[in-house]
Parts: sequence; C-alpha cells; structure tokens
Amino acid sequence: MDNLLMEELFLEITNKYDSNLIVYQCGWEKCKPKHSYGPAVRDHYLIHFVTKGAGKFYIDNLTFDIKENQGFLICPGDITYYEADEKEPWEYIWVGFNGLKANEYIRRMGLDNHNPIIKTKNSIIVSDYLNNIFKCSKFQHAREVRMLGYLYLLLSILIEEAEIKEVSNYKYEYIEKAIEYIEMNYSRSISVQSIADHVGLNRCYFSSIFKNSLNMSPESFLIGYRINKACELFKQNKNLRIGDVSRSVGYSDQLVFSKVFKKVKGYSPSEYINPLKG
DNA sequence: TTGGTACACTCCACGGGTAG
DNA sequence: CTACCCGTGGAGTGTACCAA
Repeated sequence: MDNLLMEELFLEITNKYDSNLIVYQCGWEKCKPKHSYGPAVRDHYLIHFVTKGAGKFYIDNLTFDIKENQGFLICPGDITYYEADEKEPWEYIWVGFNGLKANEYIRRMGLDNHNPIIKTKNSIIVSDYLNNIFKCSKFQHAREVRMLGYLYLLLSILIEEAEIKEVSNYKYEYIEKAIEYIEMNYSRSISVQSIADHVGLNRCYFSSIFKNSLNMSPESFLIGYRINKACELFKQNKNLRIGDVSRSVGYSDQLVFSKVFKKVKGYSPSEYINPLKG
C-alpha cells in the first residue's frame, strides 16, 4: 500500500432521502497490478471513470473490459467486483451519489446494471468535473454545494450525450413539456388527462410513452413531485401546518395528503416534521 | 406514430370514528 | 382542535390490444 495514493471522503448527510441529488463520497486511486475491490454491494450510485490504464468490471455473470477514458456505473444493491489490469493497472476517479432524482438521471444517461459502461466523447470534460468534485471535497466551506454543482455538470454532459443519441428524440420533447407543465401547475388540481391535453396527446398514449421514458407513470411522477415540494415547504418554514402545505402542493384534502405522504415516504407528515414524536 | 376501447386496478373525496 | 385511521363508491388511471 506504500505506493498507493488514495483519498476518500464520506459525507455525513442526515437528510439524504429528501434531496434530489447528494454526493455521498468521492475519491481518486492509482491501483497496483491486480488490485481489486469486492464483491460488494452499495446503497447508492457509484461512477468510476478510468483516467489511465485498464481493468475489468464484473456484475452478475457479465464481465466488462474497461479502458482509459471509459467509466462504469454501480447501482444500489448490485453485487459487483472490479480488478485492475496486471500490466497496465488503472487509475480512476469515483463519485458516489444518490437522491430522489438520481434514478431518473441514470436512466436518461442510458445506463443500468445490464448496460453499466460509460463511453464518452467528452472524456476530458468528464474527468475534469470529477477532479473538481474531488478537489472541492477538501474545502472547508460550502464544499457540499460545490461538489453538487460539479456533479450536476458531470451528469448533464453524460445525459446530453445519451439523449442526442436517441433516435426517437420527439418523445423526449413530449416528456419535457409534460414535466414543465407539472412543475408549473403541481399546486393546482391537475390530472393525467389535463397533462396529456396540454402536451397534445391521447391520454393512453401519453401514459405509455411517459412510462417507457421515465420508468414511472405520469401519476406517480406527479405524486412524487408534490410530496418532494411538501418536504421542501416543511423544511423552509417549520411553523407551517400540514393543511397549509397540503393545499400548497395541490391536495385540497389534508387527510388524502397525509395518506399519500405516508405511502410515498413511509411515515406521516407529522412524523416528518417532528421525528421524535414518531 | 397515434388514437380508441375494454377492463382491472387504484385513487380520492367523504363520512364516521379514535386519540392526544 | 389537530392528526390520523378505516370503509365505501364513484372517478380516474394503466395497460393490452387493435385499427387507421
């Protein structure tokens, strides 16, 4: 381990389940020949990007050869193992993250546990963003904000590349328009029908392409969006009553809001406001 | 690619009730 | 008074399938 230079940071995040995106950890490592990690399971997403050398990445019964300027994704719950090449051991940077939007961003990158390899034409930019995340982890002040900023930039470039590749780009425009409509109208009593009307598609067809694109139904997306907004409101103003928040996110009936909140979060709004009570 | 239908399923508004 | 639970029935939704 004497020649091994390694840096790692684990951030203490208390409200990790309520944020859109959170950096869990980041680091850089120059591995020795045949240096390995795993088999191991993560509770968050982990992107490794190889800046030099090569190695192998194993998931389920699949083996992937990873070269310089390529990366690989580890999804939460996946059992993975990876090993540096014997002759040209890899040097990589990694960032671990999670959050409510993480799954959506990964999907938009076209990645999953069957397709975990990151191939990019913008490898210089990608490694630059990763290096910046790592550098910011040493900052004393506002480091989590800086790291998150670079993580967003990193994901944006990978998403952009994946979406440009998509042949059926027209679908993305419908989804984008629908999400924009939801963001503008979540506080009103909108329905899937009204969203489909706004986009200009048949409700059934709209639901179908929405689910194909985001792996969730329009209704699930709308509910999730409203509950996240409710959590933000509770955090911003601890004096707000549950009824005030429920009306603010489009639920005229506070009881229904509490029921939906508990279903999504696993605990009631009052337990969210005051965890000690629960 | 888009729209329509059918049907099973889920959601939600409502009323009634309990607990603190 | 506030917060929550439960049962019920109508409305809304997802999905498979077919047609244009």
